Amino acid sequence: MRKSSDRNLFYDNENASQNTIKDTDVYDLLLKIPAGKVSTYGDLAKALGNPLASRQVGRILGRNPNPIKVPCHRVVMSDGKVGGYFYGSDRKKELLEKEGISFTDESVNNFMEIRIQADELVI
DNA sequence: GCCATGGCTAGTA
DNA sequence: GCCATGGCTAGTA
Repeated sequence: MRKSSDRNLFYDNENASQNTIKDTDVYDLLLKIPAGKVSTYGDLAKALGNPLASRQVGRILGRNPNPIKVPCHRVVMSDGKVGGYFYGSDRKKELLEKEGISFTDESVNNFMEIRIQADELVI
């Protein structure tokens, strides 16, 4: 649905905003992030053709189907902060640290180096 | 309305 | 910190 604030968009692609994101697409993409790397909610959204839908991606990960098979913990915020996790962000950090990622405070170290961006995720 | 986000702006140090 | 985004969900009628 188009809103009055849409005039603020940089791009004006009629198709972009009617592309709803499917849970299964998100989970498929997650499998492309190897241990030791991270991606962001926005990158996933962008890779799925809906760059503004980062928040939906978060919600989809939130009602996590299968925390064991699906590496939700490898998705962080666009500024390198940990972001949310069903079992709490401390648990999320632990999992990432186990994969070789370190933090200062709530932020991933060497974010630029280990981040997988949207174009690397596109199928 | 809510939300596991994002990005921009003001304004501090 | 503020506000825009977009789709889902709870819960009313």
